[in-house]
Parts: sequence; C-alpha cells; structure tokens
Amino acid sequence: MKLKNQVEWAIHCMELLARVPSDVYIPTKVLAKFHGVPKEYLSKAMQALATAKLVEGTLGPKGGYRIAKKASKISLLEIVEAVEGKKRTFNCQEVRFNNPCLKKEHKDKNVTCMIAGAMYEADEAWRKVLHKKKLSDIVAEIDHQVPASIMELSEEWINGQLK
Amino acid sequence: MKLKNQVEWAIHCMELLARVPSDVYIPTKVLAKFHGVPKEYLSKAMQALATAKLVEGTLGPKGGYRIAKKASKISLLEIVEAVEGKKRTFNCQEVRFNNPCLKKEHKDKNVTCMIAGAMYEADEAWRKVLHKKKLSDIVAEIDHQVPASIMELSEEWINGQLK
DNA sequence: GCGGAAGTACTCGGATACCCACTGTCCGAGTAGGGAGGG
DNA sequence: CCCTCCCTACTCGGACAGTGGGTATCCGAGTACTTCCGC
Repeated sequence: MKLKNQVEWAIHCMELLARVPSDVYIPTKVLAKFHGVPKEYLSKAMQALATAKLVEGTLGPKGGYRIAKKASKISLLEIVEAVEGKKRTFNCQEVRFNNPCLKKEHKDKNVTCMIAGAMYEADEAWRKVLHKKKLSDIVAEIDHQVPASIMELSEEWINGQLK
Repeated sequence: MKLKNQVEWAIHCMELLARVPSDVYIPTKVLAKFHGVPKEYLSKAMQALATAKLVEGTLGPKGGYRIAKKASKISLLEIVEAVEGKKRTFNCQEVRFNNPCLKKEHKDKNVTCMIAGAMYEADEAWRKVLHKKKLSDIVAEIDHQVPASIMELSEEWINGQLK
C-alpha cells in the first residue's frame, strides 16, 4: 500500500499556488521546473486537481493554473482524494460469505463485516486528520520553517519564469 | 492506494485460528477452502504471518498453522503490517530540496518536511486505530453478529476437514 | 504382542510466470496575446 | 495614432508505451504418521 508520488507533487504545487496572487496563472512547466519533476507527468496531477475544482486552468500564453478556493477552505484530504481517488484503502471482498456452512438467507450484505468495519474505522481516522489539516496551515508551517530570504528568492525566481 | 487482498484473508484466517484449541494445527488447504480463496496464494499470506511470529507452522500430516500468541495480545496492526509491510503509505521524495533557489547548506534532512509530517500524522492515526483493535475483539464481535448455529456448523465442518 | 525402521503422504517454503496499475511520454485542440495592416 | 483582424506561440487535455508490484501458480525440501517386519 503506497500513495502515488503525484500526491506529494500535488500538495507542493497547491502550496505554491496558494502563495501567489489569485489573478496569476502558473503553467505546469514552471511548477515542474521548480519542483524538479517531469512536466508531462505532473500535468496529470494538475488535471486531477482541476477536475476536483481545486484549481482553475487557462490556455494560451500567460496561461496555467491558479487556486480556485481560499487556502483555508482546502483540506489536504481534498487534494489527496483528487489525485488518489476516493476509494477506501480496504475493499472488502466479502470472504465471509464463502463459508460453506452459510445459506443464502444469511448472506445479508447490509450487515457490514466486522473486520471490514474495523478497517474502515482506521481509514476514517486517517481521513479525519487530513480533513482537519488545511492548505493554509501548511503554508503557515512552511513560512515558519523556511527562512524568509529563501521564500523571497523563490518568489523572484517564479516571477522571472513567468515573463 | 489499495491494500492487498491478502490482508483480508489473513485477518479472517487469524480470526479462525483464534477459535480453535491451541494444540490444533489447521493446514492452508482447509483455510483456503473455508474462505473460498486460492490455496497456493493464501499460503503466501500465511508465510508472512509465520515470519511475523503471529502463527506457527508444522509440516507433515496433521500439520498446518496454529496461533502463536493469545488473541488478546494480537492487534490488527500486527496482522496488517505482517502482510502489507511496515513502510509508510506516504514516502516523501524530498521534492522541496529541488527548489532551484536552495543551497546545499539549507538541505537539512533532519528537519522533516511539513507536508510529509502531516501525512505521517494521518498514517499514525490509522495505525493507532488498528493497534487498539485486538484480534480477540474481532472474535467477540463476530460471535455477537453471527448466529450460534452457524458458528457450530462451521466448527464441525472444520473438524471434518481435519480428519 | 511389541518395538523399531522404512515408506508414504501430507505439509510448508521458496522460486517462477502473468497481469494490472502507476509511471512516464507524446501529440492534438484550443485560446490569448502580440503584431501587422488599414482607417 | 488607434482599432481591428490575423497569426503565432503557448497552454491544457486526452491518448499512447514502459515498468514494477500484486496476483496466481507450481514444484521441491522436510516431517510426522502409518504400516510392515522382525523379535
């Protein structure tokens, strides 16, 4: 069980998009170069984010992506699910119903298997943590961790690429 | 991101092994037939459980697996990790260090990326739920859910297979 | 009848193919900006 | 000088190969039971 690498990329890109003014579009090309990842493949993650209405894309020169909602209104869960899908990590195959002693009348799919229930509960705890963590929190934490000089340099670098 | 189907099988098998007396060995063949899964493949999951010291295997006729610890001392987390591995679901690739504005002296790997930190926190919440849920809890819950008549039939069926 | 040894049948364990999904790449559709030309 | 139109160049979006891990399977090593034989 492993999350796609795209998840990491997507979160980093969202964090960057949350920093620039909302009228600035940043193309995938720049996002890819800044993060050192393959442009063409990153675009798939960006497409997923666009489909989930987390970013908005525009074509043509000066085109690219911008954030579609306030950073405080976007949770990590939304980003992760946009890229990774909303399927649960544990998909119950209802193995319990293969018991040779069970008759059809006992195979009630409305009663969830206790084992699946426990796994779902764990999934829910995972989702809950990610739901509470907002993109704005990440931005603030990184601001606190990374020296201001680096942040300024990065901003200038981005602006230089947009010309 | 999806867990192996083996996880489900392994938990069901552990639940069954927790029910029989500790001196009875159940072969993979019977476990597979009871749960309706391919015998040869299930054996890989059982091997993983044996490696993790959750079950003990014996060869020869009347051989098979038995539980190695008390059910109340075995958590779902142990079973899941035995089959799925202990790697975290999110493996940080340190994309942040690809920032072209960063110098080497700023690439301190001892300071964890806040994004990775958030993901690890979610993982930890997931693990915590599974750690608290013991195999004995599952056994009790299933006892409460499944009619006693079915449980008895299943026990007889298993004993019949062991002849 | 009893003990021991050989044979057998059954088990686990690791080594071996197959297949799907993640990874990585490419090209086409569409658009916004910029420049040229005319008024 | 300004407006309009066309062209270009750049973007996103979806369609197309490559690879690694999960899935499924097989066969060999090893052991405990069973049976047979000798005492």
